[in-house]
Amino acid sequence: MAVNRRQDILNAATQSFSLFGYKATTMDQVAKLASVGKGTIYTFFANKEELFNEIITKLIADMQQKATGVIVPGEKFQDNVHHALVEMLDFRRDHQLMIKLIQEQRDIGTPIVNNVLDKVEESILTFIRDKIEIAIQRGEIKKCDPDIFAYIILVTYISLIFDWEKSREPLSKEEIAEIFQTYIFNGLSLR
Amino acid sequence: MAVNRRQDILNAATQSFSLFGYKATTMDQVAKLASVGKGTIYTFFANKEELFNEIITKLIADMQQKATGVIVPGEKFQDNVHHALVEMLDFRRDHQLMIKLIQEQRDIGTPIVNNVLDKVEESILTFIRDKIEIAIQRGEIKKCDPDIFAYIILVTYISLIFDWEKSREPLSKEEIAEIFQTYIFNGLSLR
DNA sequence: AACTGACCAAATGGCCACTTTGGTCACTCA
DNA sequence: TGAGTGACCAAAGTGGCCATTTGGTCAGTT
Repeated sequence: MAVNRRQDILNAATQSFSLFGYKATTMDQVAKLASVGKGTIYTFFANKEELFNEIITKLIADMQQKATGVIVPGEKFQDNVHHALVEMLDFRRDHQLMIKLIQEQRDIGTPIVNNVLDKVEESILTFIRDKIEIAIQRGEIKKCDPDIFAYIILVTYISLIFDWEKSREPLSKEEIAEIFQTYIFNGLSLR
Repeated sequence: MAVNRRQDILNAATQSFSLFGYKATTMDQVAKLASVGKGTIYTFFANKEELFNEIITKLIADMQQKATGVIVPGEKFQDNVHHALVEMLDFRRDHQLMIKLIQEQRDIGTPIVNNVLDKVEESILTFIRDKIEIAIQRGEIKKCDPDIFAYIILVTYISLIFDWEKSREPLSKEEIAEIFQTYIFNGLSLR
């Protein structure tokens, strides 16, 4: 033991954040879980927020990787974006830490958690924007403002996946893909 | 005086709700403003919530009327929907009572206020859905699910008008109309 | 030199007396 | 005599106080 204390701390913190959220995780708790004196944490991380940020950076990287993993180079832009978005939103919905943070944002509104979730959204937007830019360059879709288009795509996906079902029958992934094809992509495809 | 006590009460309550919100308006307050004994309110309205509901029903009717007012029978479906939506969202943004209620939902989350704002959203959705159904019947746009399409339109408008500018340059009404034309309606128009 | 945990100021949470509020109803008086 | 009233009530909400907890430090140990 005692070789990778830094990683031990990260693991312990991830576990605790996932289980209790940001606010309800105490540095004592993390220290105990990592079998480390509390002071040791502060030799690796300036404060609780930085420890948290490092974990989130890793989480975003994981998410991006998963999304990249379902991109098939030859396939249609629409299908690739759909798969990547479903992958990222599934991640957001199923990942234990993510779930806790979204709960915490809703119930308490911890500012640091808000920031972090904004960062996650921003990273999804960037991902889609890149795909849009590539698709435009390749002539797969009409020229358009990638920022706005990425924003519209994300907002629509989120509302269809998370908000629609608050008062209606949930939609399957296939239905969502079809809806998207019909309502949005049609207008941008070259024919 | 003393001929239209019911209306006096409604006026007083509207004034107070607009000024202080639902929670911070007391029945004593309303009674005093209406120059009426508190008990009298309860001969016309079962309770505070019903008094509130009656006011909101009126407000929704006003909003619908404004929206209907900008509909020009001969004009294109897209333009009519755009004008009606901008009208309703402007109403939502500028109407004193509406402003207070949205604030209250955000800051306190009074359940009754949440319900009422859901009702407002529902009424906007119904309005758009009707226009879509008519447009389909007339062959102005492709066949599609009016519920889903209305939902997508509303969500996109709201996010472009209210959320987009939280971290970016706000968009003008003309820009929004154009964005909508480009990204969404294009796919549904017959050609 | 790496690590620890007792220690500290500041923030938080629990408790409880006190106030406010929606709603009632015995009474007034036109 | 019935429409109108406002003192009254239970219940919910508020505020202030004090004990506890928490992020962060640092003198001391290994």
